[in-house]
Amino acid sequence: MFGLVDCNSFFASCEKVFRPDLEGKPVVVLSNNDGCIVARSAEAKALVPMQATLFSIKDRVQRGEIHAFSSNPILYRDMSRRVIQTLEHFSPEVEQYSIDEAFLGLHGFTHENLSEYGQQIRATVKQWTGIPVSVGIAKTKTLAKLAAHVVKQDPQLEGVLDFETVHDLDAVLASIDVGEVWGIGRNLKAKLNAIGIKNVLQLQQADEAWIKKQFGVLGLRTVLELRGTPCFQMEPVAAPKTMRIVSRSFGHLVTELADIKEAVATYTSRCAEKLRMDGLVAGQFAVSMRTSYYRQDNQYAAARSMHLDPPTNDTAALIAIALNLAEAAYQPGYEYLKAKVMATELVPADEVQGELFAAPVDTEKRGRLMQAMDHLNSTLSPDAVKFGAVGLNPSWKMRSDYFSQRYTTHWGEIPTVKVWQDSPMRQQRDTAQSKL
DNA sequence: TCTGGGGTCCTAGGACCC
DNA sequence: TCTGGGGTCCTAGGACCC
Repeated sequence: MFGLVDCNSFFASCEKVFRPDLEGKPVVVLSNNDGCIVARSAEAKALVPMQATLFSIKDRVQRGEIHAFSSNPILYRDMSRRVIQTLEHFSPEVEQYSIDEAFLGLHGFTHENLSEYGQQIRATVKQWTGIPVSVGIAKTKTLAKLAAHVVKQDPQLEGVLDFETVHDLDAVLASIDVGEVWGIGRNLKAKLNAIGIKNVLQLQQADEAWIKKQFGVLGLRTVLELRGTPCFQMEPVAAPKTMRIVSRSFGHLVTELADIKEAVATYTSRCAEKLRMDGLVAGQFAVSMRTSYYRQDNQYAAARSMHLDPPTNDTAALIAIALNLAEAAYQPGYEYLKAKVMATELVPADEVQGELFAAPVDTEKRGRLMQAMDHLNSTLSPDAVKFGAVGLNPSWKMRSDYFSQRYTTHWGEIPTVKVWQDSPMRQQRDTAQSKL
């Protein structure tokens, strides 16, 4: 048996944890650059569609009817880590599937009442982290995901559904749109609809050979999973990354090469940092930039890449390469919206072969420099030490006008609890102190 | 007016091997 | 006149996920 634990409205819930005054109020979290909505609290779901632009709700934000927050990824990652750590108390097999979802291996738990267990999980995560979750339980990962989807639609289920306890599962599956199935995206849904497959039950009962031919092995696996035959196992150990990307839209359109180079150097620094955290080095590095897709005229996009021999994760080396690539890709006369750097052909840093005729660069010394930088930046503040190429006061910086506090991820912004003179909490504290 | 960021997997087709 | 079988590796593109 598999469990799927899915955090409800995850980013919005993270913001709410630290703002109890927003309980019951509509909260949305914006994409990078405050562009559009990427997360909505339950209250906000009734008011605004996903991916609505900030612009389209700005009036209501200003009037205080909707509470908007800029994206705070460091906080969300920290909260995610806390949720996963909590889940590890409930199963020896926990696979973090995304920032807000995890599979739990429930093999050997079959004798227990899994619905009750799910309730226990839900209550504990809520108490320890403040994050509300939904739990789906079933014989396969695909079904567990579907169960969690059903849970979110029906408040009467109180956050947990074990498909094994459903009397008429066919009826439930027949009521779910085929596009909700894990692995069926927009295109496959259209293709399935065109041949009359509209709900999950129809897909589950489709002919195997025909599905294999039409939709390949992934399609076949999905159908088998819907029938209760596991094709996807637990993968508790994360596979090593195969690529690392850093890309951002600019706060406003950029025309100057100098600005683009600052942005590219900044993204490259971040990318190199990620590589070092992963213990990986890149054998290939690419830089790209483009104008807005939404403009009709004056469109431009370009990418340049370079082989790295030997592979590296050294920020200075990568910045030097990235700046050359940026210069090569840049064409004057365009208004650029976005730049991107991409590291690929990643291999473990300790498996790199030395170069026989390499220039006498002291790689060990450089490694220590990077270590020292990473240490300062992780303990002091994310940009305590940086390379000059990233610029001092970037004009292209993305918009982040609704940023909340960094709460659990910055010493200066740790939440505080006020204790009033005659409150029970104050009395408790005084008692505790006198005992001490 | 404004419209995000970061990933993985599979397939098809060409080049090449014995 | 007819001219095999069985592979691997690489790349581009398309699909999916959150």
